[in-house]
Amino acid sequence: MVSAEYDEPVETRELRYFVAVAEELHFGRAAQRLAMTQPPLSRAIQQLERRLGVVLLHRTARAVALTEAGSVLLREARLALDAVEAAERRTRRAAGDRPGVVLAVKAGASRELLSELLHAYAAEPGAVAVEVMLCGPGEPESLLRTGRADVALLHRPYDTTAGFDTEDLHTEQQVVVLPKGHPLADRAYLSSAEVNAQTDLPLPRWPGRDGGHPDGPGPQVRDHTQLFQLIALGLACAVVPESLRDQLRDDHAIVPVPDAPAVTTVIAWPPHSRSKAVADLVRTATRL
Amino acid sequence: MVSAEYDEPVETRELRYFVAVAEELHFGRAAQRLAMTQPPLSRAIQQLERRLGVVLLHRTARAVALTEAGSVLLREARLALDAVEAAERRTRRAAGDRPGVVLAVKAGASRELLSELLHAYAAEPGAVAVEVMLCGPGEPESLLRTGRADVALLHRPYDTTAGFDTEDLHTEQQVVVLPKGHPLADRAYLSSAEVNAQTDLPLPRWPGRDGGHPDGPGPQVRDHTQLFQLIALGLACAVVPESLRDQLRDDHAIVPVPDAPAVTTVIAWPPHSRSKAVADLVRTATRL
DNA sequence: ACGACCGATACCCGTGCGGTATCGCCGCCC
DNA sequence: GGGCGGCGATACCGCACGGGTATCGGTCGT
Repeated sequence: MVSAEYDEPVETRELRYFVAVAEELHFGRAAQRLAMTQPPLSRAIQQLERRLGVVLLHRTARAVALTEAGSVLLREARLALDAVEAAERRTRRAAGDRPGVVLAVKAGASRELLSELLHAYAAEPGAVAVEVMLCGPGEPESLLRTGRADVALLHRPYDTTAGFDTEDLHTEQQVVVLPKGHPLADRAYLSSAEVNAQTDLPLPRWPGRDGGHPDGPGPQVRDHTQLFQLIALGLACAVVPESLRDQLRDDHAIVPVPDAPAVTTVIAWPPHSRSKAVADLVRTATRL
Repeated sequence: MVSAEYDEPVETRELRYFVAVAEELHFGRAAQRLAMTQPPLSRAIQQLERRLGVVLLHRTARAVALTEAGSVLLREARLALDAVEAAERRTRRAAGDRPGVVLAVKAGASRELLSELLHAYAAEPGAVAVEVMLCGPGEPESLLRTGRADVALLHRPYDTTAGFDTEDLHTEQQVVVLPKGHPLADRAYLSSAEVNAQTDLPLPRWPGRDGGHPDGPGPQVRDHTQLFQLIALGLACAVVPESLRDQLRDDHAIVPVPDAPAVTTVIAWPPHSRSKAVADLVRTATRL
C-alpha cells in the first residue's frame, strides 16, 4: 500500500535541508554546505514535497527555481528554525548562566542614546550585567529571533520590527553626508530627489539579509566607519540619521534632507520575554 | 569515546516528546499520548538533556517536576512547534487552495462588530471568501500561531496579544449579569469588590490554555450560552463586556461594574503576514 | 515487610538516513 | 552533430538510531 507518511510531522532537519537548497538553488552546493552528499539531500526534499503534497522547487537540468509555495516555505521555515534555535538557547541560558542581558545594536548606531541607556540602567536597583553585542545591519532582528540577544535597538524604517514588541525612543531627521568642498555642500537643504539625481557621487550598497550585496553601481559597504572613509575620499555620499554627525571628521560636510523619511530608534524585545532585566531595561529606556 | 552530540541540532520530535512529558508530568501517560512506550521516551528526554547540557526534569520515584530551565523550554518549545506547524500549513495553503481567509473569533463574542466587518469587507473591491472559525476561549491565539487561521478578533485583557500585530477596534465597559430578581439587580452600579464579595452566586470557571478547568468553587463553563443559562437558573453570575447584552434573555438582569477593566476588541494577525486579504480585512475593520 | 508504582537500564530488531556508483537529461562547444 | 560536462534522479548498500520487550531499582503506602 501507499505510504501513510502524509500526516507525519515535519522535522527540523528537513526544514534545514530545504532552506539550504532554496538559498543555493543548487543541490550540489547545498549538500556541501550541509556537509553531506547530494543524493540523500535530493531524496529528503522529495520526501518533504510528498509529505506536504506540494511542489516546492522547479527543477530543470540546468536550473532550480522556487515555486510560489516554495518561497512561502522558505520564509516560514526560517522563522520556525529561528524559534527552535531560540528554544535551545534560552533553555541553556535559563539553566547555567548567572543573570545578564544581551543587548544587540548595529555597530556605530545610536551611540549617545546607548551610552545614556547603559548608564541609567546600571544605576537602577536590581540591574544585572549588560553585554552589548555590536553587529552589522539587518542582524539584530535575527539575533533576537534566535535567542542570541534578549533585547535590541532597531531603527525604523530601516529595520523591520515585525514580530517584536517595541517602544519608540527617539525620532530624528536624516542628512546627506558629502565630502568637504563638494558643490552641494553649501546648500541649506537638499531633497531626496536631488541626492538621487546627482551622479558624481554614488550611493553605497549595504549587504542584504543573506549577507550578499545587491548589484548595481556604488561601493560595497559594511559599516559606518567604512562608509565615512569612502565619503571623505570623495567616492560616495549617503543619507544617514543626523545623530551620526558626531562620528564625522572635519573632511565631511552635511546637508539636511527634510523629505527623507525620519528615523525612529526603538527598543525591541521578543514578545514572550519574561525577563525582569529586559523589562527594566525597556522601562529605563523609555524614561530617558 | 564520548559522543560529539552536544552541538547537534534539536529535532521537532524531541520537542514534542518533551512537551508531552512536561504537560503530563508522567512518563507513562506521556508515552501513551505519543502512541509509544515509556523506555524510548525516557531515553529521548535524557538525550535532549545531554544535548542541551541542562537538567529539564526533577525525577523522584514518585513524581516528576519541571526545573526552571524545563519550564522555559516548555514555553519556547510550544512556540517553536507552533511555528513549524504554521510553516507546514501556510505552505500547503499557498499551493493548493484558491484564495480565502480564515478569521478566528471566540464563539459568541463581538457579534455585532463581526457582522459589520464581514459586510463591509465583502463590499470591498478584491474581497475574497472569509471563513469564520468559531472557537473557545484562549484558542484564537493558538490558531493564529499555527497557521490554522489568518486573522482573529481578540479581547484584551482576556486574550494575550503578545507576538501578533494588532489594531484596536472598540473599547467597552463591563457589566455583571445576574438572574432576574436578584437582590443586587436593582443597584445602579456595583464595584468588582462587591461582586467578588457576594457569596450566593459563584463566578464560573473557564477552561485554561490546556483545556483543563482550574480548581475552585463555581460551575465549569465552556461558552457564553452555557454561562447565561446557568445564570438564568440562579446558579452563577459573571462579569462580561456589555455588548453581550443582546444575547441575554429577559430572565437576566445587568448592572454596570465601572471599575472592572475595560475590554478592547482588537483585530490581530501574524506579524509576517503578506496576505493582501488580511491587510484589506484589517483596513476595513479599522474604518468601521 | 511486602506490593504497587514509576522511571531507568539492558538488549534486540527493523527502519530510515546517508554513502557510493550510476543513470538520464540537457546545453554547450569544437 | 556528436561528444563532453554539469546536474538532479535512481539503485543499492550498510549502519546507526529509534522503538519494542523484559527487567531492575528505588520509594511510598498500608
